[in-house]
Amino acid sequence: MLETALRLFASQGFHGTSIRDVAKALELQPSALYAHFASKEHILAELVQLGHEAHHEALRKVLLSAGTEPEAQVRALIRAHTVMHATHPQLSVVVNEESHALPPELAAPAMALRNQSTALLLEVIERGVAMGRFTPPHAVATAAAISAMGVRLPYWYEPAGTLDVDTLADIHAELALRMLGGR
Amino acid sequence: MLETALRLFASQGFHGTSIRDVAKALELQPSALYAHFASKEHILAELVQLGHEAHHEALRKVLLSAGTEPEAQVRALIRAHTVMHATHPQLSVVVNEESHALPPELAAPAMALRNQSTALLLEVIERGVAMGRFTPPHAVATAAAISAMGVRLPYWYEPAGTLDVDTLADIHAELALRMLGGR
DNA sequence: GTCTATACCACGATAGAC
DNA sequence: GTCTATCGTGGTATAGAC
Repeated sequence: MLETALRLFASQGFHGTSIRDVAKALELQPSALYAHFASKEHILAELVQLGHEAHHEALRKVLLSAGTEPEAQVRALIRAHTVMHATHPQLSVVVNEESHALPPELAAPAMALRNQSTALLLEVIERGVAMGRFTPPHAVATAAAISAMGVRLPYWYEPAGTLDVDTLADIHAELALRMLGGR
Repeated sequence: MLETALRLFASQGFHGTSIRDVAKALELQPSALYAHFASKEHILAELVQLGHEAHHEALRKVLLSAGTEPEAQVRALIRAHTVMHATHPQLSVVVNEESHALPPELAAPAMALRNQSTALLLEVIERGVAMGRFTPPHAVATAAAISAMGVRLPYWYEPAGTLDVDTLADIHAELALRMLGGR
């Protein structure tokens, strides 16, 4: 049911999807949904939270086994970031486009996770700069540019095409290191 | 009036903004809007079209005075792309997030322009590759990554902060050339 | 947990006077 | 080109039976 809502929110947007749409896709009556969620906003909040948790967990996990070299850490983070967005494009789209439809109190936990994920990359970059391994023109703008590669994936990348996810992740890691002036 | 609709569409989304919202912001009655536009969708279509035209025109114009060197051409395209997104963040957001709320026939002209703009960058890159000046890991993915830097700007960049638009444009041009392996 | 039925409201859009 | 008034529809959500 979260999956159904996700599919609809991703293709028509949160405000463009009605409770009736979700119910119809599930072959239920609209009222049946309220046994599972307090409101339409709570469905979105759940999706946004799950998306941020999965993303943050993935980044945290790969960083643990990435060793201490800044280059390897960047490569691990960017590979995970890219794989996440390439394999869960609908969740990525909803998280990035519809989060702002939530009232602040429902979005707050997810926003906190987002800030932590952003900080994870920035800290690795700044450590690399301090070690003299990276020479980005601007740490914050470069971190944003690196992150943007993944976030924009759902808008052009076709997993069924000639470029498989693993190769794409390598390409993004390579591009990130080039931006940083690493290696 | 387009400006008012743009402001509301950017902050609440197309489906999240009602005709009544727009009318109230203009201190008009809802019915008064229909003297100017046939429907709510036509307001969005106009904004989407204007946004794509301004973007495409900007790219075309700078390319004319960028000379024949691929590096200079990339620099010119990326600078224009970045300046556009940094100085018109609301238009960029609406164009990129709400275009899909339009029926295909209303969105078609803008989509055609978008494809042309995408092709502009890709052609410069592929020419640079053919000349042996660029060595991107993957031309299409690298073009997408370069474009993504600009598209994501409205979500983090604050023109009022310490980083001015002109410096940012230079940073993005530098990052693009690094990704391409140019110079 | 799902149903039928419905309350109540906001939606986009139109009619017709001025 | 803006107004008042309103039409018809579809929105979120609830009540209460099973």
